[in-house]
Amino acid sequence: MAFEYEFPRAALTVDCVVFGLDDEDLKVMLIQRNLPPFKGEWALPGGFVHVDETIDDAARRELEEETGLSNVFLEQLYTFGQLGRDPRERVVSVAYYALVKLMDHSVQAATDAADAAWFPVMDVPSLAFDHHDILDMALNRLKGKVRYAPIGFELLPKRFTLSQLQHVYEAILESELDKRNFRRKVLKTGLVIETDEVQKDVAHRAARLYEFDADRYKELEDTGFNFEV
Amino acid sequence: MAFEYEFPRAALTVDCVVFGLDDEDLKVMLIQRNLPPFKGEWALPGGFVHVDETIDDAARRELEEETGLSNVFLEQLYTFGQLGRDPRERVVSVAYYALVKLMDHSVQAATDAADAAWFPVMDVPSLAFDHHDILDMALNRLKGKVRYAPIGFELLPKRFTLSQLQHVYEAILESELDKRNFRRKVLKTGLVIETDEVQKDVAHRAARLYEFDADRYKELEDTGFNFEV
DNA sequence: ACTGCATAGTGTCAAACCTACACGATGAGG
DNA sequence: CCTCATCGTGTAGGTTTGACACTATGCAGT
Repeated sequence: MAFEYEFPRAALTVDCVVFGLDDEDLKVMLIQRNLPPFKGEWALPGGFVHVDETIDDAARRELEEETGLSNVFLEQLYTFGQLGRDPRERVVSVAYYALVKLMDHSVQAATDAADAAWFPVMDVPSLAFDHHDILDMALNRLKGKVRYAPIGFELLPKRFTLSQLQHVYEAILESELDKRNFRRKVLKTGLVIETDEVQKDVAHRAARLYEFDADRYKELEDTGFNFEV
Repeated sequence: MAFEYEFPRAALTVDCVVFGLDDEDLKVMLIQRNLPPFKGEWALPGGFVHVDETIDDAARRELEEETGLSNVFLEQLYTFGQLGRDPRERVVSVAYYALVKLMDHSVQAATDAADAAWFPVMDVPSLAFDHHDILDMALNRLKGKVRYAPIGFELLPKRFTLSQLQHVYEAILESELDKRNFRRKVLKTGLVIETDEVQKDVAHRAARLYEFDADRYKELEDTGFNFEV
């Protein structure tokens, strides 16, 4: 008997929780399904994993196909394998979460989605499948991870002000932070570089722009260093 | 066309990284495969996910079948989907890690394993498939998680001495901790309860036994509390 | 009974860190 | 030149950390 007939098999999908930040609100991107099941309902972008691609590749491909986003921070979240989570048959889904930079990508709906749009994470519509569970888990992961890994930067453009960075943390952690204490801690990490540029086109005193020092972080990472804020 | 023929499918397995603590050393349980591929080599316990069970159930079932362990702490780790990780065909594996209490389970090899044994994590033999990657990831997860979640207790019997607990942390973190500082921090969490019992059958002054207060931890957990050591 | 041995159990000090808190500086726009 | 919005800065008190060494207990062996 050939190997390929011995194994039980399952349909495998990927789903992506895509976070973005828009006027101080944390948003998540959803697509409106235009195929059954759950036709017309909102859902996380995602789809089936092809047999000749890794699951990471599948997540990137689906994200690009369904929303036009590419080159984003993307990390595996958790694998959801409850029975009955898809009404058609047994489907196991590997969930990912993505962070995209401040609305410099406008989104576009694609083939199997009728529409794609950003929703405030605190006010999402009811979702298809078990996508609410996935979203909850992604939010928790994000809250946890932002405290010890420098991923807040992924939601901002390359150059940003310290106030913008603070708003990222406040949006994710859902709490207000003290400006002076926040700046002190961030600067003490030594991982943000002051540039000689300032904000433009603001109707008040312009803030200095900073950059995240990704190279330096990579060096420190292996030495057990933790980025804590 | 019936639904079940529309989906691409993948063989799905689970693999478990089982940690235990034995005379101050962190150990991992491995089984010796008695079927190809990698027949005769050491591997993580695991196997195929049935179509009518959740992946969590599959992990528990495989663990019990291959090693006789049940009722252990078990948590999903990561899903490995590289192409070619199984020489036979495309197989995606959902990895779990487990923590078992101080050798109160002796292990037994079962049907599709020739043997099961504990190895010091710092000195494992070469492993089948990509199991070395999985083990590395499990170790990193364990190191990270032990610092903010009370999982060290899962490696100890219900009642334990503070020195034993300290050895757990030292084994996982691979570093020595100061006795007085460690005790101060652990007791300050308020999550270990002093019992009126002491060690028995030791050839020196007997240490007081403590218990982890799981109920109290569950209460605090939702309030954003963190167990830090 | 006494001694040796192994481990248990305990306190202090200095340095670092955290939190709370308020105001002058800047620059655009009218 | 005034107003407005936001930028950027320091301090003091309380808390936490990390480094550090000795006495207490109880079994085992003589």
